[in-house]
Amino acid sequence: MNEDSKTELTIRQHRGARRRAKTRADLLAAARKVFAKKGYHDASILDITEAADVGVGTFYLHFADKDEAFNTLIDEVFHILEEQVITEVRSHEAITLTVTVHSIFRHAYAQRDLFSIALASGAQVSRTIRVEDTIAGGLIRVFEQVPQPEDLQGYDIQLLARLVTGVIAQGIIWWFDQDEPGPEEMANNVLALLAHGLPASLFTHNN
Amino acid sequence: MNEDSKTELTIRQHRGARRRAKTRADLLAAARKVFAKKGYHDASILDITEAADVGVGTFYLHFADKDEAFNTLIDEVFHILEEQVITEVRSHEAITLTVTVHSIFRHAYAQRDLFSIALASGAQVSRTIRVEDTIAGGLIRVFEQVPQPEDLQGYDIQLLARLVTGVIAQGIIWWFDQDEPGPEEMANNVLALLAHGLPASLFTHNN
Amino acid sequence: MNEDSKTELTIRQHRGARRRAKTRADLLAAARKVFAKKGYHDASILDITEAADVGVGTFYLHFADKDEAFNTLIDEVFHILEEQVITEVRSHEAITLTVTVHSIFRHAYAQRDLFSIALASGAQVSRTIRVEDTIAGGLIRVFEQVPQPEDLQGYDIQLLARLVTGVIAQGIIWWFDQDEPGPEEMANNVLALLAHGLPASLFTHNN
Amino acid sequence: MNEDSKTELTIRQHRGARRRAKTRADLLAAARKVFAKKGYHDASILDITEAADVGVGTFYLHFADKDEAFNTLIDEVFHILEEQVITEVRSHEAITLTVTVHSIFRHAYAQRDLFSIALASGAQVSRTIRVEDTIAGGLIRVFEQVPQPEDLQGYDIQLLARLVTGVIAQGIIWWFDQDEPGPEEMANNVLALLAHGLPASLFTHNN
DNA sequence: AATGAATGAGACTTCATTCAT
DNA sequence: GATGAATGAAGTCTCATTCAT
Repeated sequence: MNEDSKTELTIRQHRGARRRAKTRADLLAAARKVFAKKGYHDASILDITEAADVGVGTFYLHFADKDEAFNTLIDEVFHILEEQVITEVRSHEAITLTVTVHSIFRHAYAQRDLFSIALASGAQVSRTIRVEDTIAGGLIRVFEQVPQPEDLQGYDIQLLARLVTGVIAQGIIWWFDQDEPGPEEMANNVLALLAHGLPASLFTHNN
Repeated sequence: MNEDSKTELTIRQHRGARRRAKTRADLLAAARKVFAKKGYHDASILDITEAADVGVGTFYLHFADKDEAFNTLIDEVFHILEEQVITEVRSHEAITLTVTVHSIFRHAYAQRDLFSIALASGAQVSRTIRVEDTIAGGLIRVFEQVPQPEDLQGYDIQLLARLVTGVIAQGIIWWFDQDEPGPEEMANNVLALLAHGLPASLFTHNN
Repeated sequence: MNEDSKTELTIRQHRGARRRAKTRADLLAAARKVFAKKGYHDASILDITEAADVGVGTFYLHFADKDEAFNTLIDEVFHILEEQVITEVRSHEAITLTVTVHSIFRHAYAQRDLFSIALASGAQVSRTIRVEDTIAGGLIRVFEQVPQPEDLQGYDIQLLARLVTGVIAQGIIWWFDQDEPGPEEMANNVLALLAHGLPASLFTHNN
Repeated sequence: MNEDSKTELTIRQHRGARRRAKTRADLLAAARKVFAKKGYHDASILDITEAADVGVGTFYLHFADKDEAFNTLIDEVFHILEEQVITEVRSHEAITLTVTVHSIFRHAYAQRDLFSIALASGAQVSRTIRVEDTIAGGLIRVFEQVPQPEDLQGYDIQLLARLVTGVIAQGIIWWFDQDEPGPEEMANNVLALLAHGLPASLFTHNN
């Protein structure tokens, strides 16, 4: 084998790899569209491959099954969320809930098609790392860096993180049906609730 | 037809009706077990009828399809929840969140198999009144009876109810995997969060 | 057993027998209505028993299965047809096709709901004596009584009877969709065709 | 993509298409056999796919349901019949019933398995263009070209065509059970009846 | 690597028939 | 004799997955 053919081989492999990557990206984009439109269960492989304009068989060259495609999609979006939130939070002097929550909603809003489907279908998909776990995990990290740890004494951190996750998730699910309010206002609503709680009069007698 | 045969007929009908009611109850109990174990989508009619120890066809004598059985189940539990919560809340001098939340968790804990499945599968079932809607609706009623309405000025009541629902739902979903803490402690955790919010230090700089 | 109870028994049996006969008649009337409306295959036992306002099980006290009910219905109508045609034909001086065909159409028109369904579904029902057989049989009897048997020499009587049956059957099927023309005119049309055939010019060149 | 791979692609497509076409043809042949043997209603999809030696699902790759397969079959045969009869009739100097009837029987005999089933099951299949309609339509066209239209005055052409169709159909149904007589003799029998009618003595008194 | 025809397990649903009351 | 709840065989149809090309 001479230099030339080696080079050619490399190029050919590159071409193949590029093409492969392109097909995979097409499939993921199509999957996202289809999942968002039909929900996890009603989306068929055929729906996805048709949307991606590839043959049915091609799907299986890239994903083992529907679960894997879905999880890949979710993971991808989540890694981006994590990275972005981490970057954004680091650019501030301190990791605060305020910054974190704003960052989460900003990102989630941009990707609300996938997020709402992930939150709605999560429990249906066997192997999925539940979306809530990721959010809860991020919150726990914030909680652990609280300047006065004694403030959280008496709280079950795990449970607390979950409950807060519930508020955030519900905010995202809200966008399932409507686009208003936008991410900043949504974050403000959530933060107001989380910071001060509800009016005391809701908890006590009224006479 | 004489009196005797009339009586006999009545008894006969009663017997038939009783048998029918029993079968229906068996089916609902089986459906509940199966849905809780497999989730809505992976539960098949055959799973349910086998668990109920009746023939496949019998299912269709009582329900039009899987959806109807699921909805019946959910509706049933929800009507009981609503009634119970309303009764319990009324027995107190005032409708407060404290009482409401305790009542919800107490009931939901007792029925946690169904509740977690309802919260997890809700979006999958076409006609279902989403569980969250019911909870949010109840909360709105509480909000509207707040003694000082000015306390809630500036809040979007609908959204607020949803966010609070998120906390409560997440508390119930927590029981999907574990039984601890029990309903009273769970309610206390949730109420603490809702009453005072999180420590201020989580929202501010730490220098 | 004394005379009285014997008498009572007889009466009771009579009552039972009468009731039984009534139920059976109800079922047959219902079956006729349902078959006419839905056709043989789409008619279900439940359809019939509901129309007859009896329990499903009752059907099986009177008929072995759907086939038997259908055949009974057909047979009944046919025996009446046969009897009526025979009586009517006998009242004339000679058995002629003219009289026979008129008689058939008159009777078939009165029962056209059943006849059309019998002619349309006949082949679907396994054991059915095909309606056409009955008609053809009647025709053969007429043919055999022809005053100058030599007139029919060279004909395959069986086949001929069948072909003529085809014309008659088609006349009855015509009433499947419409009620016009009535039986007498229909008979005249058929007889015209059978008596003289079609215009010769249809069979020959036209130059 | 270079010339070579284009060619290859073409071949590949051709291969796939050829396989597909073969499977479809197998299915139609099997359907024909099964329908002829069991009748429309008693033929199941499984019967057909087993006869065609393909998987159940394959059936649905080619036909939406049983109806569509049946109609396809009927349509196919009918188009061939129509074309063939038209061609054959045109090759003669004039369109006469003689030629038409011979042509119909010749073709119907060759396809008698399908024809008898089509004539027997026609009314059972929802969307089917009833076979009789096609025959009657053809006859009407012949009638309309009769050289002396006054010959048909006083006839209801529609009804007449139907009645004649009845004769022809009955001739074809005759072959349901037996193969004799062949098409030419059958046509002669039918034409004899249609040309001259039955002996006058059948219609009149015998003294 | 891509294709798409074929596969068949499995889910749903209907309905003739039985049988305890 | 009448009833109707229950049965389950049998049929329809879908769709994830395979594999020859």
